[in-house]
Amino acid sequence: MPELPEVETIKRGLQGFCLNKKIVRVKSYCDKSLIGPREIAEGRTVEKFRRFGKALVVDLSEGVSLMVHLRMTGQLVWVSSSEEETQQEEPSSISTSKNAVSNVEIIKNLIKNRFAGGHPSDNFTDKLPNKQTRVEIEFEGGGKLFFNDQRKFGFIKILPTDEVLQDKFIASLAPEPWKMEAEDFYQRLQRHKNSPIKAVILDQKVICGLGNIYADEALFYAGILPTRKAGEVSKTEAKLLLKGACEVMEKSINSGGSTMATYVKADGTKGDYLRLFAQVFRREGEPCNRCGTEIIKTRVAGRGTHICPRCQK
DNA sequence: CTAGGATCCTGTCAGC
DNA sequence: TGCTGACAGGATCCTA
Repeated sequence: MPELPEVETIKRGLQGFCLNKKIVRVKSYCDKSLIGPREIAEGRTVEKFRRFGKALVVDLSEGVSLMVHLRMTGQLVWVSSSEEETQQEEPSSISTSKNAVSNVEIIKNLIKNRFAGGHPSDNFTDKLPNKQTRVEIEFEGGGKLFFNDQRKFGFIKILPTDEVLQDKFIASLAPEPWKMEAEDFYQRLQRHKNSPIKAVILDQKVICGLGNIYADEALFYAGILPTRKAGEVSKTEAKLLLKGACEVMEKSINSGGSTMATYVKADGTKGDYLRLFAQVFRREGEPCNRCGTEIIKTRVAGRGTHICPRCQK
């Protein structure tokens, strides 16, 4: 799920909460979610955050690093120590009007003491750890960082800092769109000329950062049908597509991660930033904002795909 | 090397 | 109600 803008938003948010804090304990609830020896992270201090595409790297003191990949359903939730003293009630019935007011207060308090990012779900306001908690990192002073992941595709890997760049995923990543020349991008597309353009731009070795949302949004921006063969995308179109990738992701980062969470509105119901942002993603059946034609959902490269059949050629 | 499909895992939802 | 299959904001592995 979480694509580059969400990971960037998490990076920025977590920096504010746990930079210079000391890890006292790393607890694993699921063997496959925590890779590497947890002991070498305990007692180390958080010194720096780095992001490589959709991967987040937390550098600790004495040459140890954590590499986090959220994959489809991962999320990171920081819970500050002040919440632990006050957190008692669970906001379980926010949809019932009777309790709406008090529950809004509870949720507001929770949010004040939390920072959450990644796959949006109720876990953001749930009591933690919960059933989906895979790793729990406790800091000196009581703050905690929870790694939750429904499908267990994501992971936290503990490794020496000097081995981060040799990690297979990180080593093979292509540049981010804003660091790539249009000509280079075009040449990369040509290397996969018989694949649908959408499949190619989802390949992190071709261009990094895009996932299913921003791929659809960038293709809409450039007016390109996702089913087109990459080899048949012209230089001009490639340039526009690269620009679209930059625009949609930058816009998302600047608004705090368009897909960050469901947020709680004043009436206790939930809103979704994605809906304010997306032109096509999950808008099937709704009119295109540009031409009014109905957005349709199809399947391309094994992924749900949203297009405006009129704006995209 | 590329291309396409299966696969990892849990949860939810539509359809019967 | 219970069952079944499809699908899900990702990436890798296997096969041809």
